[in-house]
Parts: sequence; C-alpha cells; structure tokens
Amino acid sequence: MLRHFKAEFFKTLGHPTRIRILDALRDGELTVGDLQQRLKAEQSAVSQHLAALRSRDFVHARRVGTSVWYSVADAAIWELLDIARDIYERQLSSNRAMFEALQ
Amino acid sequence: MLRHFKAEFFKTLGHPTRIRILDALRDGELTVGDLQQRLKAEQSAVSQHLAALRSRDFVHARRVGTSVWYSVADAAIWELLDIARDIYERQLSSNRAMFEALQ
DNA sequence: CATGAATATTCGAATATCATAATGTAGCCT
DNA sequence: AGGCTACATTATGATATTCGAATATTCATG
Repeated sequence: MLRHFKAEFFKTLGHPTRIRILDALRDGELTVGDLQQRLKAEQSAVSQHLAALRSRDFVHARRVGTSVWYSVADAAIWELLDIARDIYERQLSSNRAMFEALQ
Repeated sequence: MLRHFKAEFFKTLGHPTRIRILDALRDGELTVGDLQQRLKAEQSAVSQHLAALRSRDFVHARRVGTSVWYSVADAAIWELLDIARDIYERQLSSNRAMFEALQ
C-alpha cells in the first residue's frame, strides 16, 4: 500500500512549524537551539516536530557533544516545497484574473 | 504567512483516499460515481474528500446534467506525487543498504 | 559524582480529522 | 408536480494531533 506511505509523507509536511524547520535547513545544518531561536518556538515543540520529521526520514540528526545538528536528508524535499509554491502562485494569479474579470 | 498555506496544502494531500483520487484523475476527467467505483469507497466519503480537494483548488468540478466531472487543476500536482515516490524509493534503498551492511 | 546545558520524551487537555449515517439539493424525465 | 439519480452537506461519535508543562536523558566539566 504505497498510497498510505504517500499520505503519511505529506501529512508530515502538513504543519507550519515543520515547513519552517525544513526551510530553515536550506542554509545548512542547524542545532535544535538554532531552530528554536529562528522559529521563536518552544523547546518542546521544536523537539517534537523534529521527532516527527526524523521518524519519516525527512531529516538526519548528528550528535556533537551535548547538541544535535539537524540536516535535510534528501534535497528533493526542497523541490517539493518549491513546486508547492509554484502551484500556489498560479492559483493566486488565476484567482486574481477571475476577480478582475468580474469588475 | 505563506508557510501556513504550504502546510494546509500538504495537509490536504495527507490522506490516502485523496491521494488515490488524484492518482485516478491522471487518466482524465471522472465523475464522482466513477471515483466511488474505482476506490470502492462510500459516496459520502468520496464527496467529502473531493470537497477538501476543491477547497484548496486541487481539482476543478464541472456539472453536466446530474453528474459532476472532476479533473486535476494543475498538472504540477502529479510532479509532487512523483517526487514523493522518488524520495520514498531512495529512502527504501538506503534502508536496505543499511540493513545489508549489518548482516 | 554532582551540576548544568542541550535535547528528548511523557502527560494531559484542547482541538482537529475521520467515517458513517442521515438528510438536503439540483437536475432530468414522465 | 412527483419521483429518480447523482452529489453535497450536516451531525455525531471515535480517533488522532497538537501544545505547553513537567520530567527524563545524555554528555561535558569541575
């Protein structure tokens, strides 16, 4: 049942904080503390969302001393985010065109 | 807040039935009845999932007589599904390699 | 080995999602 | 108008997610 995988896959992407984490990791590896600061989110929340991303192999974790560095496991994940943005923008302009046609 | 959009966007993809609907529509326009049959799902469920896909502009609906034909609004949506599959397969083979290394 | 720093996990209540069942609506056809 | 077909919507109980608080773990250092 590959469909279930795909659904779980996308469901994991279906949270603003997790999207923000992945976007932040475009710049390279970051620690949990870095992510907390950038996202201005609770420690627990960041850690829980990272756990979700880890369990689906969206990110890799690398321990150095007491801190853990996270990175995106597969660069194709950013392709997904970019295609999503493209679709969004096409929707926007199509809606705008429809709106203007009604004027 | 574009992140929220992206999250909602992916959340909409985060259900097996909705993935199956989008995959079924690769062959072209289908009516709700067609989809019911192909997915062997309840009428209400199909209709509700279509409503979810409609609300996010994943699909277009076109009424002809008493039936409604659905189609995918933006072909880039299949790109998303395909990239997701690619990532999945890479994960699989990476896990397999790791497993074999442990033998 | 006691302490502190960084991160993870567990717990609980609030909220969201889902499936099923029931009801509503819109367009034929006679 | 009345009935039928094809969909859509609403209601409701069950399950899943999410957040913040509390607690636990892991590692370095004195």
